[in-house]
Amino acid sequence: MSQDRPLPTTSYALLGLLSFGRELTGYELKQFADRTLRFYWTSPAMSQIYTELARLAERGWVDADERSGGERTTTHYSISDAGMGELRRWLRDSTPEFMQLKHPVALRLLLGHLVPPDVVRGWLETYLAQLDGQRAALREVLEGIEDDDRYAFPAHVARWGLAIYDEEEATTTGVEQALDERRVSGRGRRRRS
Amino acid sequence: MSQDRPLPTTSYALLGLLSFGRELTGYELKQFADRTLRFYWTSPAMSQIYTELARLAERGWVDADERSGGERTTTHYSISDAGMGELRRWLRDSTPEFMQLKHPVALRLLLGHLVPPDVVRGWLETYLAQLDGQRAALREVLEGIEDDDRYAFPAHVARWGLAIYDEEEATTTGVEQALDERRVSGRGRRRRS
DNA sequence: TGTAGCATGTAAGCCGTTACATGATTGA
DNA sequence: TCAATCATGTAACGGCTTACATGCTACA
Repeated sequence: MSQDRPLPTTSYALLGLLSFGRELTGYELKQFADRTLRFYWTSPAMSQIYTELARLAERGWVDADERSGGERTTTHYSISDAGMGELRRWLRDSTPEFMQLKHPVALRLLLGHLVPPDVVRGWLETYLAQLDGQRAALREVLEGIEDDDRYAFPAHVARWGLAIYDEEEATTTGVEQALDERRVSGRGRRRRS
Repeated sequence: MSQDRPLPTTSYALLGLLSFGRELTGYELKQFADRTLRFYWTSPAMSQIYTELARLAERGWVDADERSGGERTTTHYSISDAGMGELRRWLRDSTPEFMQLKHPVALRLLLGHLVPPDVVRGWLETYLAQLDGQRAALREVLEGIEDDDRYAFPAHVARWGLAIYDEEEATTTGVEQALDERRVSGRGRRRRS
């Protein structure tokens, strides 16, 4: 049954969300992912969620409970015992790759010399604002779970995310300051010290 | 000419590397990306590099210089004036998205309660080791450029990366310690304080 | 009454990877 | 002479997104 090509990490991420025990619709799972996964992985598109759930169901790792509540049919998914086993197996056996960062601002900063300083400053300012928004969202998540020992691990992860945001803010403002100083001091130099 | 579907960020990243002025083969560009892009974006696969270069050449943003050095033909690519213009335009006009993190260790940590503590500790230890390796590589890059004012922006980016690695190390060891303390103190609690 | 949110999917297609294929050059 | 590195590509295909399509429910 079912070819044993290993599933991508995203499948396990979703299975992991279901492992917290609630029965969820695809729609609810997406919301869950938006509040959690998106900070350190990705929150897959809706269409991807449904595809993933179908695949997990096919392997027997989630149970699909179709409910015809009146006219409409909604499907609630819950992790199965086999799914819990598979998740545990994956956690033990797979070796986590190194963190992978896609940092559009850092990428552009690399080429900062090609644009006027104000453009660079604009990137950094926008980034700081985004950072505030993301941090607020993540802090809210943390506040919802940090007193509950059942969510001790998720709380660690949330704090981890906040630490990254703090560092990002510090670094960004640091770069801004360096840029300001550079403007004041001489320009034409080729090598310093 | 050429449909104006905007190119993906990766194309501009490669164009950006070429903007530093050297004439590069696809092979050399890959090495360059491995030393730079990989820390805050991605270093595309070789095949992707060649595909990208072909596409950039098609649009006239890079010039391809085919050299038949004896038997073999190697192609050296350099950014064109049009390419420089397009790169500047992109830097000004595109709005950078928010940083995107794929953090396999954080993802697994979320599910730490499903595996024995030693497995979690293993993830963290391995991560710390990887971190050391990455940091050493990045520091080497920084040391190669930090005295040269032409690379002031790249140096900022490298320092940014190092700041992230420092934060990651601190956070990781912090989680390790929290895990140790948790082991000593009581387990069965549901809510604390 | 109409709009926002709930809920589910299919289709097309891009991005990027791995696998495969080929061959020259250089140094041990 | 053999292996590693230089160098260039093609093919297949997986992952994931956007666009499209559909319809219910609750609320203002």
